[in-house]
Amino acid sequence: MGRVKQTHLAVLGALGVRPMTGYALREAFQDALGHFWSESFGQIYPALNELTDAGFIEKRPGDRAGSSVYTLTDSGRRQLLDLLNQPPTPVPPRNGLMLRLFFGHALGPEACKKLILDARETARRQLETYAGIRAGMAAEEEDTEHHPYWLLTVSAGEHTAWAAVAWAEESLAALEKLPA
Amino acid sequence: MGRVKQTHLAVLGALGVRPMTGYALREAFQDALGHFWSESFGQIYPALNELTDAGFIEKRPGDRAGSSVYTLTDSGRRQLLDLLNQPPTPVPPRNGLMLRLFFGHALGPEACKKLILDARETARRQLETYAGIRAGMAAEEEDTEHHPYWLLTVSAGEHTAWAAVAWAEESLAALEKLPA
DNA sequence: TCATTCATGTAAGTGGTTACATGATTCA
DNA sequence: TGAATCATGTAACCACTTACATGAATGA
Repeated sequence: MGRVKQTHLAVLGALGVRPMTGYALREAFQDALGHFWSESFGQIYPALNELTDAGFIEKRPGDRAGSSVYTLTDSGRRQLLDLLNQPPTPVPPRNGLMLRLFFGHALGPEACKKLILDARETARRQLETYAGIRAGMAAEEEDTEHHPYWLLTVSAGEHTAWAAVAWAEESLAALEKLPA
Repeated sequence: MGRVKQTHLAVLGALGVRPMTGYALREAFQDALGHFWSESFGQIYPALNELTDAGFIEKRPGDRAGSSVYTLTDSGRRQLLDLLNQPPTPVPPRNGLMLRLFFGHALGPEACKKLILDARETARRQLETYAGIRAGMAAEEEDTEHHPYWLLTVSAGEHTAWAAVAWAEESLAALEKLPA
């Protein structure tokens, strides 16, 4: 029912930071938001047309032939604020790792250990990329008003990854003690 | 492309624990797996028919008129093991809270604080339900071979929730210090 | 008897991915 | 000149939710 079009929110928000082409929009999602948000071309381009029709963004010719840069209009800025203020729509959880562990008795302890080791490895690699993002933000980027908010999201990712590592250690130890 | 039908895996796994009706299956998902998995009737009933056609489960009349209890067949047990051993399919992330915080400059610090307070409250309530699940498992339920694996998933939920609370505290403090 | 729970299913719609098609521009 | 990148879009498909329709059994 009157569900918020999350893609519209994401696109308006990104264009609020700076005007962009659809292509650049997707790169921005992957780079800056990649660890907690995703959009594909199949979503972005239709959304850009819908938002243009609605008058929330304006399409202007870009540097290259055929490319278009989109900018927020005043009504778009109002719409963005409106969408931002709506409560986040809860996503039904679908955690394939947990599903497999829940059926761990059928899967067997060794396969479970392997799954957990993989999860720990993934979390560790995430911590590295977060460190990279922090370093990048501290160094090259000039201090913007977005800075403190972006750090909040990076910090959330770090906390989650730390928790995953700690859980993995504990769980491996627990499986080790399991009577065969 | 040859994607694993996650619903099939979930249904086979649950029926491997004990034979059930479609209705009971859904309750089991909500109760035991609710915090990391979800299935709706619109998924479960078609899946049950598909799995029956494939010979992975068997349909037998249940206690009530018109009801059916489904049981794993031998080939179903093999199929379950096969699906369990396939790597979890990564879910594209879609975190509405993080999206809003990323655009926190547009949203404003007060609204951000409220979002974080809500997130902390949610995490705290989750911790309570996990404590309840632990208590329930320790007390009424007899010790099954599934027990240690189920604890793994509860523990994962707890770690994640603790991390969310810690992150929320930090983030609230950070927003407090923000120059207006 | 009447509300609630148990039980099975379908239809419509949504939100999303993937693959495909096309072509300009840049740079080695 | 040719590969990689920039750029826009569509079509097909998929998984999933929600709402709807139906009805038996239970229990207050």
